[in-house]
Amino acid sequence: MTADIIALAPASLHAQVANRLRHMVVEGRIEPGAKLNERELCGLLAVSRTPLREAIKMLAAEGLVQLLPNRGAIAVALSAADIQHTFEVMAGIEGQSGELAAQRITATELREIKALHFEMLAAFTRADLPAYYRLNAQIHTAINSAAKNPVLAETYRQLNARLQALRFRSNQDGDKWQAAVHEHESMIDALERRDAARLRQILITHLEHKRDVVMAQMRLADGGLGDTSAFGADC
Amino acid sequence: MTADIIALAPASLHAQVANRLRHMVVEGRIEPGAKLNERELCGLLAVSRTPLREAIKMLAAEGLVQLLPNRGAIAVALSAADIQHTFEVMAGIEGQSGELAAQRITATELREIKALHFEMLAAFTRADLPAYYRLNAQIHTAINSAAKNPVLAETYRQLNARLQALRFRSNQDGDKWQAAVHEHESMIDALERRDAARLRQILITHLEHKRDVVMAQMRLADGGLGDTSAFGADC
DNA sequence: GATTGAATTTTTGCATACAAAAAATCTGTG
DNA sequence: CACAGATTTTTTGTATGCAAAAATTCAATC
Repeated sequence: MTADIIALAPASLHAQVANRLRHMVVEGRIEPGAKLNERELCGLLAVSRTPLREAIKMLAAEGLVQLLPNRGAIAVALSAADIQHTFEVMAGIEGQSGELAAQRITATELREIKALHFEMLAAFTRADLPAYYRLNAQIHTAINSAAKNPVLAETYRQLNARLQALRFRSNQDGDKWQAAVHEHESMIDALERRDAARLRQILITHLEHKRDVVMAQMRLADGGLGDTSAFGADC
Repeated sequence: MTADIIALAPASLHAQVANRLRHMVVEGRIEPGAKLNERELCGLLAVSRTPLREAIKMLAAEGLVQLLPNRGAIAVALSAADIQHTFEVMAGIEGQSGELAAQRITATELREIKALHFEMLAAFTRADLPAYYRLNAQIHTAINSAAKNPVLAETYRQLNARLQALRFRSNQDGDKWQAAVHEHESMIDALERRDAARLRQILITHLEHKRDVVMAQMRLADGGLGDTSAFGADC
């Protein structure tokens, strides 16, 4: 995600491992609920157990993996309730992010978001789902960035990572997809008018719809994800 | 904070160390910006470096310490901008928390909050600052708890820990203190009426005032805390 | 054939050992 | 006396080793 800003300080091994592991969990290369075998990962990442374990502890603090005492760690597997709760918080965060972005966005930032929006329309028109999701994520990140609050952005990133780890990005309903694109048009409009209250409301609604889609897909996929809370206790 | 719920699973060493270290940073026993010397902490906590380092990595992911490559870790030292940003996010979180709490609070929970409020009034009347702060924190945590969203509560806890680590809790202005108590009375009132929108607004305003107090104290204390961003990079 | 229990293997958790980097000390020179 | 450079010491980062816990395998019994 964040490239090395300072090339002078080569990231420590544990930091590199944390980044790679994080990607593996978020991108679904390690499936939700799957066990993180230390020996296996050591071989795969070509490091010893010490930095690997340190990285796992960091992901645990981020809520991306769950530590099971004397039984290692598993990739986060959110229950239905966890997902609802996470979306509820995300709605608040994104709403605030939009509110602030509408107040603080620069002309340059707005132009870039509009460009991304057109690229996303292209992906939508081609029904190119991977490209659509990538651009969608970029737009939301850009709005966050325009809010000019790194703490808010980091909080967003952390919650979003957990939701992305669900990997519920495939085939959504056509109408819902169309509606989501429409909501995005309203976002651009609200940003252009610097209408903070409206953008806030659009983003909250947008996230509620996304939650509904995810919950529906979860019910379809099965109820097999279990209902163990993979998050909540303070480590 | 959280006592052992399951006595059967004795917390791993790294988890215990993380808890103790977290308290030390939040309670100010390790001052903001102070270095975390591994050898020293190993002696103090009577553990080897492995679990200690794992605990430090967890606190880093929580944003309570900052990792300096090849130079260990220091307790978080927020810049003025960091504090502003954190308060901005906290306002959103607390506002939402209040909004949800007003909708979801039970009669029992409300009674307990009212009781805590009276205890706080007692502490205020006695000008017993430590007791006041403890009860104040308890009330805010109780509101959070009444919102019935563990993800929101955890997000609150994590951000609040960073602010508490500032240790700006001493001697606030008398008028401001009185005003804060007043705001608390309004909170109770809004909760009783289940007025979500109003509680939300009260909490946001409350936090803005708190921010002003903290920023004023920071300016008084000196500008010596430096302006290094102790948070923001990923990991 | 299923099931329970013991032995084995694997895996995790923690401590220690070693190497590299940073900090501190010492020394010599201007 | 200040200061730059070299040397020592300390500290961090990573790898490895050992013990305890969990998982697995295997065998014996019902």
